[in-house]
Amino acid sequence: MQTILVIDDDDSLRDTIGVLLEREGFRAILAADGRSGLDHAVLSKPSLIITDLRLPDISGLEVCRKLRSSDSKTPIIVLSAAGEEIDKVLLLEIGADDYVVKPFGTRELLARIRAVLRRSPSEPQKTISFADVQVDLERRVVTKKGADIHFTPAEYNLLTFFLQNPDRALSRDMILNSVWGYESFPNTRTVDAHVVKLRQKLEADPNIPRHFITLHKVGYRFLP
Amino acid sequence: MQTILVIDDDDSLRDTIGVLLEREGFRAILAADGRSGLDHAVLSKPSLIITDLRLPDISGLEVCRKLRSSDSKTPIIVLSAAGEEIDKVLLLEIGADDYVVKPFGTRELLARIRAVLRRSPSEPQKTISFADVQVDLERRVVTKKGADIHFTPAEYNLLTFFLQNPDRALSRDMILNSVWGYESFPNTRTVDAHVVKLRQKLEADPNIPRHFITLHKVGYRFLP
DNA sequence: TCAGGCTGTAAAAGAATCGTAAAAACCGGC
DNA sequence: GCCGGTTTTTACGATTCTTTTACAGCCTGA
Repeated sequence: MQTILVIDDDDSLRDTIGVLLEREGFRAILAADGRSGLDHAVLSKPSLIITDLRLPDISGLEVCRKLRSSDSKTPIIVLSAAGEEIDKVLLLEIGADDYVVKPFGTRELLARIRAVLRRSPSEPQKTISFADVQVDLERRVVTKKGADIHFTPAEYNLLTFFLQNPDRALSRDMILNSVWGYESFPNTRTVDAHVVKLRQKLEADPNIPRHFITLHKVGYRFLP
Repeated sequence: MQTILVIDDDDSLRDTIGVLLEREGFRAILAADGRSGLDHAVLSKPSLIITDLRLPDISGLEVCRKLRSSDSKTPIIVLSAAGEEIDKVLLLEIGADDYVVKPFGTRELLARIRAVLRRSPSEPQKTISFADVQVDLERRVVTKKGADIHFTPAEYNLLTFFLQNPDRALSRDMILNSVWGYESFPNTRTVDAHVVKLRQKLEADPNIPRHFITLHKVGYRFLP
């Protein structure tokens, strides 16, 4: 099922679009302002974002720009009020894929949505991300705030294992078996040593880990 | 994959079109002025050239003229600012295939691109290139800075495999299966030996490879 | 609170992989 | 069978990665 994020401060319009989308088989996530919209965009990885141009905090254009700085693919449809000047070049520059002028009919909006989604076929997941970190599985590259960070194979494998098992209590033995395999038998401290590396490379403050959490006497848990 | 060359001195517009094109599955090559645009046109053999009319060094018209004097086929789309006088006859004479007036929307530009490419049926890709290297798939010839370089069959096959899978983590097994086939079983060091050859022949400094990157304990990655 | 085990961490020791040239094996044509 | 060119294997130093170790600090339960 495809997820669509709707950012609009007009409560009734937002809810209406939400209902419409769910009726059409999409999962709708609704946000009333740019900031929470961006948060949802990062967390929920929608297949499409629909945003109003005029938002209470930061403008729709700014939302697009911020999005594009971290993720260049998710298609965006911009909504604009009838009288509003639309700078098409600006829209192009920030990477909007289409725009719809209010008021619009549900059929029109749906048609635009389908057209945009058709153009950017949802590929099998090739990247995983959390916070400001992105892991490109195909290129085997990890970026934080857009900057490449080098990971050794063991670190990389451990990282992807955590990413694929978020929010679960993972014992050291479980981790060793899954990441190192059944054939090798390093002692469990090896896991700790590598978790340290992950924290150093990815945590804002490695002394106060917020993503790679220690479970005393158990193991670790990864929180996105 | 089709390559499109974009020549425009407006950095943000150029980059934006680049991102747009890549999102749509094209390979984008960007140039900020006419001279480097012409260079890229010759080196990279794009399927389409999009050029601004007003460029810092030589005008877009001049770019078209020069292009047409050596190569009569590559379609050209000309961009022009809103106020600019456009001599349509001149454009036609010079051999531009279409023109788009700024500001324009992504849909419009893409539609024009697709229309032009449809009209000039893109032959199956006959050359691939990166940096100062060109590979003529039809003649099975590799040139660097215009000079022929001899490649043995195995080297050539490995090279084209890399070229067709740019920017991906490729394990030695994957490479062996794709390039050598499932029937032969050379040991994986064979791949390394051949990568060395590619580096010696193609890298500016084989000691500091910039295109054929080692992924320790994994394999290699080719960066154009 | 305190002891004893648990974890964080840097640094040393150990292991594996890679780059590379050179040797060996292979192969088709003469 | 010999020859030139090509491919594959081998060997070894250089490099990089992994694991262990050691010690300090932390947590927990008695």
